[in-house]
Amino acid sequence: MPARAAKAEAKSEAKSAVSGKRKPKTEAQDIDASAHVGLDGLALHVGYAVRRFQLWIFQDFIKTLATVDITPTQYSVLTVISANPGLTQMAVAKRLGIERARLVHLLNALEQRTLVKRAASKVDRRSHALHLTASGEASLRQFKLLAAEHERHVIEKIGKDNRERLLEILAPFR
Amino acid sequence: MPARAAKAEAKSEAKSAVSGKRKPKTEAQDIDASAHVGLDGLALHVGYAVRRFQLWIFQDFIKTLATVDITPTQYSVLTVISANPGLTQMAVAKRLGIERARLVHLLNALEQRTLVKRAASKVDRRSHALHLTASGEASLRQFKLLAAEHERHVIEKIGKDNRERLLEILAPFR
DNA sequence: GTATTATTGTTGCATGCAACAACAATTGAT
DNA sequence: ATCAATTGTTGTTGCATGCAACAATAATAC
Repeated sequence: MPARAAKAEAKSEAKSAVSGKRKPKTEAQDIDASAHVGLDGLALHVGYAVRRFQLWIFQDFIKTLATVDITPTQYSVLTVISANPGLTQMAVAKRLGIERARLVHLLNALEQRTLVKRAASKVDRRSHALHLTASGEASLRQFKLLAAEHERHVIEKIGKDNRERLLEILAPFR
Repeated sequence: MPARAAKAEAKSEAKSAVSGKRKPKTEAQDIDASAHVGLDGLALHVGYAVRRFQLWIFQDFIKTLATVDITPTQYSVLTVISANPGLTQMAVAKRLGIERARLVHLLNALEQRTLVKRAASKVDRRSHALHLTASGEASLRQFKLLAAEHERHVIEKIGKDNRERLLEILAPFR
């Protein structure tokens, strides 16, 4: 609970880059949140823009699918299993770039909700063949409707053609 | 290299979305990692592509700036402070979309490395006016060189004009 | 066939980040 | 003077990642 020391002292008079007017009432010399804060070189970094965009898009996805309690990662796992029944855990992990260990927990949760079933593989007794249950398939159909709604939010935000350009540009990373 | 048992059999022929041929040699029925695994609807979701891209770009950034031990988040904080000396913690947090609490740890680390200094604000004794130290400014100049190198990696990966289109499309999120 | 090596799924741990709530100090308004 | 709002701090929790180990099983070498 130390707040700060009060050794206030005439510092070197912050020569802030942002210009002129701050808050009208207080002639503050520190830059507060309502002031215009420049990004400098940051604005030229793809990584920064992508991070902000990804944050926004994940939040919207989670919000849009909140009623069914499905995260983007869970959705990707369900989709891939449904499209490729009998998939191995390793195969899912590699395809989606998820760690084996992490996938274990994800599948545990999905299996408890009886969306996914781990079946004994006929060809390799080490591995599990993954399938969606009947209710899993049914649920996924509903999830996809909501995911499509989320995708419409994306269109509203960046525009139809920008979205398509984005998909093209990022295709190598899928 | 997995390669697995060879008890070929025309089983129920998993009617996977991916068509016909699996591995040439083994007619396995589970789908292993070397098989072609379809993404189904996932390929049409911007969020998925963005997540994969963001993963790649952050890894490259971290690797490229490994010698100076600076993460993307730290870099963004340093850049913004340098461009707007005297910024408040709240202002930085809001501008970069970082939580106040999270920023505390970030600044602690940066202050211990004597890159950043928390000075007492003259106008509001609750807040800190943030500045880079002299060595902080010098270090940042070096970081920017490395960050530019990282950005060249991005260009190599997606192409010069794609990168520029990306920056345009994602501009609203900066 | 037996011994060795590799892979799969699992568990545990250590780290780091993000979201939340609680709190003290301070400020501005009434 | 009082009171609500703001700022920075702390602590907690949950989640994701990475790493290292392990048992069971499979592939390969001998």
